[in-house]
Amino acid sequence: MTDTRFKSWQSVQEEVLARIHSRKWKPGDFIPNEADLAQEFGCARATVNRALQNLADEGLLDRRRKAGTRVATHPVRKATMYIPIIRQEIRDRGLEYGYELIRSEKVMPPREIGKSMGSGKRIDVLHIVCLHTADGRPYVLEDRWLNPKWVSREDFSIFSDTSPNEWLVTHVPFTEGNIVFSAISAGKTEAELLSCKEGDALFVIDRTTRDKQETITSVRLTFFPGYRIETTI
Amino acid sequence: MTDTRFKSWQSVQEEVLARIHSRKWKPGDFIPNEADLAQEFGCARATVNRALQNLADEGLLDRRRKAGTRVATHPVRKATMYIPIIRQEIRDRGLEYGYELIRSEKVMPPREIGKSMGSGKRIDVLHIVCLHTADGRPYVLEDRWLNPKWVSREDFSIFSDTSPNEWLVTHVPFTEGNIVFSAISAGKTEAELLSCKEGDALFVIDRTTRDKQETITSVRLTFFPGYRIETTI
DNA sequence: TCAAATATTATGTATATACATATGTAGCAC
DNA sequence: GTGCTACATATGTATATACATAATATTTGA
Repeated sequence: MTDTRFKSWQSVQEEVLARIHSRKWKPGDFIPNEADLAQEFGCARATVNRALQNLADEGLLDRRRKAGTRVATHPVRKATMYIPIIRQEIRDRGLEYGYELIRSEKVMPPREIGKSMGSGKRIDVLHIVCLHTADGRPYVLEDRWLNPKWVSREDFSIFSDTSPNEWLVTHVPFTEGNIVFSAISAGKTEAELLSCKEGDALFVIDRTTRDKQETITSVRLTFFPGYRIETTI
Repeated sequence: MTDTRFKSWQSVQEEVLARIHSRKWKPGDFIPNEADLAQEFGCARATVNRALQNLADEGLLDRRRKAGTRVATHPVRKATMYIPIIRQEIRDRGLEYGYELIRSEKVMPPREIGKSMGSGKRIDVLHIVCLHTADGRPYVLEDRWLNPKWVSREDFSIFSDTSPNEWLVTHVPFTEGNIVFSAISAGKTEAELLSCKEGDALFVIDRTTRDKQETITSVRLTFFPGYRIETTI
């Protein structure tokens, strides 16, 4: 088999994938080691390494030093979701993007949000509620809390015509954060702002951005009924 | 700065991240090219390349040949979600996993599902409805359609005590697929099976697994009210 | 002036080599 | 058999070198 030549790590990856799909290598099976594969494919071990490491990253292979490489038994564990940049997502659908500021205030936040923003004690926090529309119809409701340490009062005023998200990405450093997907039932407020019925099921993304434990911003995006987020694996 | 030595691609990556966080390199900025960074860090270009490529994979850098590397303006575009392996997820929460087969039949599927399974014409398809429970309480409702080309009648019978998912991952090859997250309002059936109220908002994962255009299996997972799926970025 | 051809350049990748690191296995002592 | 140690081995990574590729920049030619 040494005659079959694989010149790139991509082609090696394809061949490995093909063998998994054809069940020549079944879930749970050990596959040959890198050195052997390199010889079989007629390429350097580094090339095989790149291919296998990439497949392992994607969750299709399990690799351990000394033990070897095996086909993952639960291959569909990871899914990379592309969190929408709202303006762009709406434009991509061929609709006209609109932005509407609904509320902008500096108030005492809910306990859990305040806790991670002040240095222990609760302080007033910038609060923005705005609506993104597609062809004039409500698309997503953005409810955001901003740590005043990161956003000054004068900056705050610009949100009358700029989405806080767009401003943030270019003005605030980022470190870690987390994202939560869930479903909620539309309350009175959501129903009114999103022009839907009370009790409608709404898809929600909660995102928190932190810089060393301290929350920079916390946002809830509540989408119109029927919204779905998709990915291909 | 050549004296500061970075021995591993991870340490290079950390340093690059630090510079992004500290806003030394701001979103949209070009960063020095690999060769220069390699010299500054006192390592090989390949090492820098590995670090930068990894950051680009994660969406923090934008790279283009000849043009160079710049800090991404919209860093939080990707989120890798770990699709739960139900049995495991329940166990991880310290609860006891339970499985209950609710329905198992061979019937004409809904139009869109049937279309991608038969070779053009609509055929009978295996249909399974089952419930996964945590400490006896409904956790997720699994509604699955299986292409009979991949699952024979005798295999079918095993689902009385084995989740189709567990069986599938070790017996069926996989190629591509897609995953959709959405929210639905509990209908009469869901309310009954998940022991919740009609109209409750439920988080839903729809997953389709294909082998070259042809659908192998299509599943809808409907979770108990309040379920959330989280990831850290 | 503008478009086509060409040069330049940053990233992308392949290679051989060397060594690091984790970890399974075997051998040993008790 | 149990537990410790030493060893073997597969993956992980760093390096220098070389060339590929894509895309910008520059020069050339009409």
